Amino acid sequence: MIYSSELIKGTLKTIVLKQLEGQRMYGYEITQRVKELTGNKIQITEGALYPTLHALEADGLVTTETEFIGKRIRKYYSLSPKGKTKIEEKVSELADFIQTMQFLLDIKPAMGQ
Amino acid sequence: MIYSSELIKGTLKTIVLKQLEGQRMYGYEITQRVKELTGNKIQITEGALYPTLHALEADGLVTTETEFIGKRIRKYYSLSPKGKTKIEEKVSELADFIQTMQFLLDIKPAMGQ
DNA sequence: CAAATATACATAAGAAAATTATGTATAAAC
DNA sequence: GTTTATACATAATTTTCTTATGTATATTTG
Repeated sequence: MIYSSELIKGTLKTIVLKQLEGQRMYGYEITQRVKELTGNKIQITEGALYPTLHALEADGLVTTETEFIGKRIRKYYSLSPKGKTKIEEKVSELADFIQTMQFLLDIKPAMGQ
Repeated sequence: MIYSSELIKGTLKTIVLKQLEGQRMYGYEITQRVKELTGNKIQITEGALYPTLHALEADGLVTTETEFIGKRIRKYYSLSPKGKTKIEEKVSELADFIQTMQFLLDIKPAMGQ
């Protein structure tokens, strides 16, 4: 099962930023990692990913370093200090939103993992 | 605090359908109810609401009855059988998505309410 | 070793879904 | 009588994603 695309809308930036927490990553790596972590339920397409990364960079939330692996280019993204602050905001807003939705839709939160 | 609009995208139809579970409601009533239930955190604008309701009707998920209260029109929306099935799908997909996001973003689910 | 698949970036056209603005009109409150 | 609330609706614009396309290297597989 893959989530309907409309569900993922609005959370993509948060997902991407969160992946960069702790270590730099390159675009393709992010898509693979998210796919793996979610058991294929979230598959970020390139058409969605790259514009998002570019927007994050334009907003000063991430910085980039380009490297060559053999002849192939690889662009690493790292969180900026501004980006670190932004993650916290985004994640806590989403956590709040999730609680609201669970209440509104009568969803019982899964008990302790 | 009001949630950033991008967060609500993708959940609006589900929210609206869920409100209709149990009783018919009219558009304005839905916005007020959701606002009240969420402590003003979710404010559905008319520009978002009416196109959504019309789309739900076009998809056969809701049926309508128009009534006059004095001279003022009021359009009640009710769930169709197809709509009832759709809610279950939508809500369970969202419940699943929430769990995935909690894991991906390292959000601790709130323990029993 | 040729073909298919995976890796890795990017952009452009189009679609979907909301925001913002605008319009109409009645009812209630101040 | 003016403002606010109720109640519908649509159009222009913006945002954001999908789908399609493009380029290129590296690896796997038959």
